[in-house]
Amino acid sequence: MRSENGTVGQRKDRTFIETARRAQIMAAAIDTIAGLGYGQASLARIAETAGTSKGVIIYHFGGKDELVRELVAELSAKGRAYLGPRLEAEPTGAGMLRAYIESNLSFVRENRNHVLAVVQIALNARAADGSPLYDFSIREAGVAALRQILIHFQGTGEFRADFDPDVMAMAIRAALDAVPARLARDPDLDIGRYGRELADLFRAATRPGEGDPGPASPAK
Amino acid sequence: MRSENGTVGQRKDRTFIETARRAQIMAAAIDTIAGLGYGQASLARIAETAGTSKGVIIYHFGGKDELVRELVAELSAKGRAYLGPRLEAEPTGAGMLRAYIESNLSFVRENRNHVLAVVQIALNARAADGSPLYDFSIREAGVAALRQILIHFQGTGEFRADFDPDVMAMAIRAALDAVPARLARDPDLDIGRYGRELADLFRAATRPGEGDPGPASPAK
Amino acid sequence: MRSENGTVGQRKDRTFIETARRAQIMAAAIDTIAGLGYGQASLARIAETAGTSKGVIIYHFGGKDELVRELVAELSAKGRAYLGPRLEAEPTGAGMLRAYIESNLSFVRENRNHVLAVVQIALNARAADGSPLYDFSIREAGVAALRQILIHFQGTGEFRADFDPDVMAMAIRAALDAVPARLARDPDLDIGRYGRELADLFRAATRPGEGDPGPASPAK
Amino acid sequence: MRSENGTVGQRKDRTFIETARRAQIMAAAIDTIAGLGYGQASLARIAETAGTSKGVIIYHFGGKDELVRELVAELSAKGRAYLGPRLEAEPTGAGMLRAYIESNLSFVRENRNHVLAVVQIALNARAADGSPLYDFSIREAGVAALRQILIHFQGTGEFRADFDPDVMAMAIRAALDAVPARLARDPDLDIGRYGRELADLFRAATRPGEGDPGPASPAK
DNA sequence: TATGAATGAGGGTTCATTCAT
DNA sequence: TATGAATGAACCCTCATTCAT
Repeated sequence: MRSENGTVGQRKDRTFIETARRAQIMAAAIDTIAGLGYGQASLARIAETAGTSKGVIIYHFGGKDELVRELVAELSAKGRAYLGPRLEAEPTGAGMLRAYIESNLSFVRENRNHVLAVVQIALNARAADGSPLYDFSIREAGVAALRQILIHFQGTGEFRADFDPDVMAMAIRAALDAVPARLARDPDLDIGRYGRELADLFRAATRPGEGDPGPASPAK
Repeated sequence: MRSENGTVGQRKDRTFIETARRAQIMAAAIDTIAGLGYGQASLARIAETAGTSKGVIIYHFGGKDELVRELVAELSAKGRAYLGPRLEAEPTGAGMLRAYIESNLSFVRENRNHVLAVVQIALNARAADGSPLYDFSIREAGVAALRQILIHFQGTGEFRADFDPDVMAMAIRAALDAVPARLARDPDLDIGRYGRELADLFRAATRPGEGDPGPASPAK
Repeated sequence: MRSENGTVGQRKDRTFIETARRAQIMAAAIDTIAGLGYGQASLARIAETAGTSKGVIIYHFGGKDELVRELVAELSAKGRAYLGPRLEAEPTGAGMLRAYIESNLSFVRENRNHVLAVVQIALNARAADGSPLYDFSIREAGVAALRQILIHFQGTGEFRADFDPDVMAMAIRAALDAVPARLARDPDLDIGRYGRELADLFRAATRPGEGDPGPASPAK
Repeated sequence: MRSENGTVGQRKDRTFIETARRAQIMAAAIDTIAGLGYGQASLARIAETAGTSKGVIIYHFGGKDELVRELVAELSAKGRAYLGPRLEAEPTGAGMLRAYIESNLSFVRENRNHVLAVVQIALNARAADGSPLYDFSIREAGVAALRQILIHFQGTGEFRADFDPDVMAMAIRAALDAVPARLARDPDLDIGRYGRELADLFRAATRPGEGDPGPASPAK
């Protein structure tokens, strides 16, 4: 009776009780992975956190891989739903950039463990042959959207034209992605302030300036 | 006879053959961890890559933990030896920032797998209770040095005074740390250019500017 | 689902099949330890005796330590249940002493392998640091009870007052504890007769006598 | 170049240095086995205590079994040399019994760790098929001599005739054998006093008495 | 719908011993 | 005479999964 699609919406015919069970297990999985790391998050430990047995998890999800996939898919959907409107509301490039950064961080704040868990998964989950399972798909989506924004407003002249949108997008994403880990070991981090600082930082980095970005690097 | 200190210098009297074996095993471990991820890098697989058996690894290192510790310590030492002189050679803040970024990246290029492996280790190695083993120590050192530089040149006025050196240091580190993973899935990445772009980016972000960093974020 | 208490009573709700499996495994463990000694009694060998696999044992007991603990606890409980009533039924000191000795031995006869196994465990099971695990707890209980009896009837005058109850208790315990090993290599030993002889022996040793217990030992 | 006889005397052509090495290793083995138990006393740990490597031990003794055999043989020889004269000096049965007990215990006091180690060995060392290696040989010798004494003086009438010399010998041996373990966990035990008490005890048990050894045991 | 029971591969580690030097 | 290097079996244990109920 496993789920046969990776989406999150309760497609298919799910009993009320089944939906509840799945949510309970996913919550336990999130907490376990976020707290102990992907490598330590065995089905047994997740089951223990959930107050059930391994069998139940496999019954509901068909296997560990499927459970993990749902965790990722759900967060991804939540993220899109959260970020989309906030971006579309912004008319200017600067506003959009700031919205992107700050919304991402407030999303992290509001979904701390889930984000932590998915980061763990993205970094560690591997196919049998050792190739990463999620690394691409997840992040690439975010980076691509971001790059589009950058390119667009480089075109309008609102951003300086002489930065590589690829590199800039990557730097922004990297700064955002580093936050969950930081948050994990410093739970009192003021994310609001942090986001504002980061937005300022990248605003300064993208604003059309007086030209020379500093000393040229020596030819390598 | 296992090593009893985490340092890298060839303390103790090591046989020629032992030194060779250790190097061979460490190389195999680096390739295995970099290629398959920390979770998949069992002693058996490392031994297979090295063309030996688990027993030999344990004989020379005393255990997996020690092998991993040595991997980390060696890279850390190599990194300090590489970066130190390159930073000290720079008199200006802008030069130092650029040197920091570009040296880091060329170090990554020259030690790709080793860096990848240690990143894997830092992200995944956990104590029995689930707490990270290396996360702090490794990165913190780099971030702290960077922050000192930023603070210093904020004081001299070469950098703008209105950014948080903590956040800036974190953003720079994050951008650098993201490179190994990117390099892993795109081996042809032009790191020289990438470094120059990144240095430009953060030069722009730190240069004293005309003030307003853009639209204020709405009060949250 | 492993047991979480060291007690013997069938706390927790155990399935019928689980109870049976546990009994089967414990029986196999008893025979293996009694036959081969604690050091040779690996999980693999116990499993082989039981006709299962190591995994099953770990599933039911959670680990070797727990299995061993259970073996000890069960025998201890059986022993108390066996000895208690037999002692309380005796009004006189001499009767109690005889009952103690003979009951102990008939208990040994009826639980030969189990006793042998627990003796092996008590002598050999060590914590990681080399300190004994059970030596104290098990034997001390028996010795303490015995000493109380001796002291009591020294008070009533039924036993001679000039022996050290500590030493006497230890000697009696030692004589009893030596029997299982003897029984192991001479299965036809007549334990009934043996017990009667031993009881006579210690009756003679405790009976108020004509005074001088023989030549004094030369001053050391 | 291993030793080819189980005796202790430095038969064969042993270099001075070899003799010294052997003694050093045996001392380390004694301390290790006495301290940690036979099961925990691996060659590695013994070598560590001795300040050498496993290879040296195997070189000098040919293997662990041989080392253990020497430990046993040496103690056995020392014991015979110690006890023999002390027994022969005694003309009376009572004196001999007392000498046997007290000499045994003072021997234990003077060779505490060695005795402890050999007890460990006797209880644990097993052949490949699980059968004990030393249990018989060691103890039997002592018990047999003791039984001879008992029988002899039953004949002369100095001991009561109505005890089973087998059982009595076993009880005495058991009381003596229990001392090392007791000594291990209570190093301040006053062995002199203990021996005198024990000798008194068994003197009382062997002295011709007024007949009835107490209440007869109920027919089983 | 859920659980308890079992499985088998693989994990890291310890061990006594062999071998070349 | 001694050691360092290596080996391979055995150790206890964890894991995701299957199966019968």
